[in-house]
Amino acid sequence: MNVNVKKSSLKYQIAEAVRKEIFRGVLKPGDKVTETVIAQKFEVSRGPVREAMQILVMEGLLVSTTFKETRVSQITTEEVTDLLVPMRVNLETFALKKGFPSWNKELFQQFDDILEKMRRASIFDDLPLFNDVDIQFHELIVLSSKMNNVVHLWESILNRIRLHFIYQNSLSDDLHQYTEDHRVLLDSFKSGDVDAAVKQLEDHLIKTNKTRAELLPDLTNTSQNRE
Amino acid sequence: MNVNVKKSSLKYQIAEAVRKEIFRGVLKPGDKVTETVIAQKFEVSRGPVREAMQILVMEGLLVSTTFKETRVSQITTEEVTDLLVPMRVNLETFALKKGFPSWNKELFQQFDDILEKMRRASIFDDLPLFNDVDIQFHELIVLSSKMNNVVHLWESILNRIRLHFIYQNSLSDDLHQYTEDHRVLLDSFKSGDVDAAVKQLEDHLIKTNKTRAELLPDLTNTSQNRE
DNA sequence: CCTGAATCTATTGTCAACAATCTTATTATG
DNA sequence: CATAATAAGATTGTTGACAATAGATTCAGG
Repeated sequence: MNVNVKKSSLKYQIAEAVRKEIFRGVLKPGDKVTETVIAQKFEVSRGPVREAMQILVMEGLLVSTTFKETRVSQITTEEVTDLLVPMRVNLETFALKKGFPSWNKELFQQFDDILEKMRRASIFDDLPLFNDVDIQFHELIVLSSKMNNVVHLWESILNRIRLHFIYQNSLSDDLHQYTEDHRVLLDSFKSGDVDAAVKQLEDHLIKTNKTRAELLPDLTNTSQNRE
Repeated sequence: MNVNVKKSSLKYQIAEAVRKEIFRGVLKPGDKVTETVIAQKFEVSRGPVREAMQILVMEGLLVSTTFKETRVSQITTEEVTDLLVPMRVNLETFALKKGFPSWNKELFQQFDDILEKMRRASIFDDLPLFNDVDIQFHELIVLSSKMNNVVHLWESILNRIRLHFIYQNSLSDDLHQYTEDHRVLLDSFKSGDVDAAVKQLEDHLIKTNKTRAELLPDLTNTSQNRE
């Protein structure tokens, strides 16, 4: 997932590990995250842990209070549907436009592979896997732009969206339809018409956003603070 | 400017100080930024400096290479006009919609004050000051949303836009016109019609973006690396 | 029993020393 | 002279100890 897992450099490894714990639900919104605890868990000093947590704060996954504590963020439905998703649309369509000219056989093969994984996940009704693959599909678009800033911004935005939707498996109903959507999308990519592809991607993202928004009334407080 | 300048906590103070050096042009795109140097300059240890620099990396102002160096970012014109500005539009219109209902006499007074400062800056043809005031105007919109995440995202996006435009005083030509644009914008705010206000803000931002884009052909390498 | 001051505890903030890594300069070798 | 091994220098990465702060607890005085 993350571009930043360079060799060595504990901060990136730790950031990634904590991210995973958040997305696996080990750490829930509102939960306290303590430097010392993380440091002991990974058997490192607090230095790299602090830097990792700073990264996650900037990504919007953690909220920290000076001299007090830091907790996993609570993202509101409103923020996701009204702000984060529109920004995501901007980012992905921009990346698509930039990357499209350089797309080749290999890349389309990767798309095909992802789609196949998605199909399988939908058959087995494996929601966590399906979500992962879904993200891989869109990540591939973003990566193809080869613009680091775009990738970073996208990750930051998507992390928040993801954190929010983990606690509402809103598209579990119709994984098949959702897979089909991606197949149509991929077909339009293969057509070679950039504008059509961009339009299709935009529609796809907006449609998903709408579907989800309709499904959830307003579940703000997803979890309680546990100590 | 920054919301995070809480009492104490060196990392925020240092981040802000370095930010200022970047925006004042003391540190130019491509310039090397060394932990030890910053630490000595502010007479602190490297710990807080590292964390401050991590913040700036996440904000897109610095780029760091593991075990090697970190430098001030080079932002491309394309990135600004095609990506960052559209994202800015999203953020500000969203903030406007959220904040608008709570706008009161005091807030409008603040807008008036800012506009007056802007008018004066335009008369004295003080471009740095004008830019500052311009930012204050838009920041006020964003702050009025009272949503921290929105504020943070906006700052991060705007910092990059700002870094790019520092080295091309593209709107120096017509500060008066630009001031007038803001007056019109403020008037539409005062009308009380949210949708009209949003539309006006959108047009304003897009217009500025277009004007600027036309003025600059493609000046990518703004400065050289100095050691 | 209440209230506020003093104390204790958990946690984050800061520091200075040491380790690891990359780059560049130097030297040995054919 | 070219080139590969090696050493030196600059810079970032990591660590453990100590300081500062906020919140909870205890306890004295009314």
